[in-house]
Amino acid sequence: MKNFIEELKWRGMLQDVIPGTEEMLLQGTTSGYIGFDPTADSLGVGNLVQVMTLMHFQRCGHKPVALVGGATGMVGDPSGKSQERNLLDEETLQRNLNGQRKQLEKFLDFNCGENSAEIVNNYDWFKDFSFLDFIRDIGKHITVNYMLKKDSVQNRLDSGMSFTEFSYQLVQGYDFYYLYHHKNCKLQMGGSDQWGNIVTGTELIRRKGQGSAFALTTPLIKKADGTKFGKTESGNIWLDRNKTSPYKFYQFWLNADDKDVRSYLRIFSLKSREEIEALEKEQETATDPRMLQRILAEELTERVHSKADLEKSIELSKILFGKSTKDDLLQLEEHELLDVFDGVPVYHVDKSIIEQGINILDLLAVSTQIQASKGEARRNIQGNALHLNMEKISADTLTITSNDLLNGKFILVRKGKKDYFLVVAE
RNA sequence: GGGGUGUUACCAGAGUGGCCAAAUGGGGCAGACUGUAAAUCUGCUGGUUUUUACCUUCGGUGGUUCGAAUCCAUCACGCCCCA
Repeated sequence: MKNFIEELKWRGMLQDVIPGTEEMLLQGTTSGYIGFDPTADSLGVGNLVQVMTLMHFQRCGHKPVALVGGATGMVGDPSGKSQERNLLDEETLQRNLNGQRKQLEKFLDFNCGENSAEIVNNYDWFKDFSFLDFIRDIGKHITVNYMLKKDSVQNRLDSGMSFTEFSYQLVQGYDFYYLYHHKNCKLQMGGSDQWGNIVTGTELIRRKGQGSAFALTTPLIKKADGTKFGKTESGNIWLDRNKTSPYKFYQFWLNADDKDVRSYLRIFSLKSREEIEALEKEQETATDPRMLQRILAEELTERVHSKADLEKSIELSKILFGKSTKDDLLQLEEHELLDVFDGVPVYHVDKSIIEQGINILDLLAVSTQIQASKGEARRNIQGNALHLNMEKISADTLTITSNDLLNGKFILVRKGKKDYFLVVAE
């Protein structure tokens, strides 16, 4: 039995832990769970920390249980929220649950005997639990005084909080109680913001059932520059390929700050301590300044998406950031081109205007909105910022004709170093 | 209710009759450098067939003037002081 707590410690993934947890875990295979809040139809890289916690847990020989919050999602967790939340409608909730469940299934092993993973939905045990029964059987054991002390409640005392959100911790607490008794689940894990909710559960188990349950939390991931982890200027990084393409996902990790990459590697990589420490040492003398980012990006893109997606992302990165030429573009088949530039803004123009020949300024600012005005387009051309099919546009008098079309219908425009636009002539 | 003061471009903030598409700073975009980084340096940052040109823009409306962001009237909004 591998020491799970020890594992979390060296990975920098342990914030709080209830005394005795380590000893309990070392005694044998234990069930532990983490809850996922169905606020979106996909998990983001922020949730990936919890997914990793479950994976490490399973790899230490324990049984991971992922709980999707069909019931808690209907109530709304007030933790970290400064305002009352809007309730999700039934349909959205269902879609979110399904999306998250599908993703969770990718990461855990559901067929490895005793410690096979399991996914549960708390709606299953709440749907037939009447309000009266709940406040009688569960509510009786926890005092309002106790609940009021929680930060998640305190922070909202001035701005207001509905009874619904106030009762959230009790609903989540009951989850733990239920799993403790029905699945022999002795441990709840989660992000440090969940500590309050989690201990309400252990408290309930202690008071109502005289049992002893354990808990631990992982620290919030901090970025060196103080901004929130898991977001870029263009928004959240999702695990769903339709919301964040594998290429963008790969780029997200590749662009991790030097100051952050070591801690990320420890959290998100499944490599052993020895391997990671060796890599960290190697980095100090490596010729590739972003070796660690590359290793991290590769491991995660392959795990979250696939080997093929990873290879495509590397290839695409080379075309977009390497010194590729027009010839490289001409090598690409239509479907490869579309694939490589998947996610790049596309503008459709009528093919006839290209066949007649069109001035570059008109193409950029009139036929498409790649540039806001001809003046801007002209300035950018003078500033060497615009490229057509990987070749610099040197004069604003340039005329575009059918000869400039890739595969007879595409024109690739690049602004600056990394902004691409695809013009499709049909 | 009385008195004062302000409203300028993405934001902050100069400009108080022509030399104003409007100083400066921040932000943004781009170039050089670099590691698809940080820092630094440079250029651009209202529109128009490149322009010592024209058009639109300084809270709204109307006026004075050859000419107004700038002066006058009025309306709207903001801030401050006295009741």
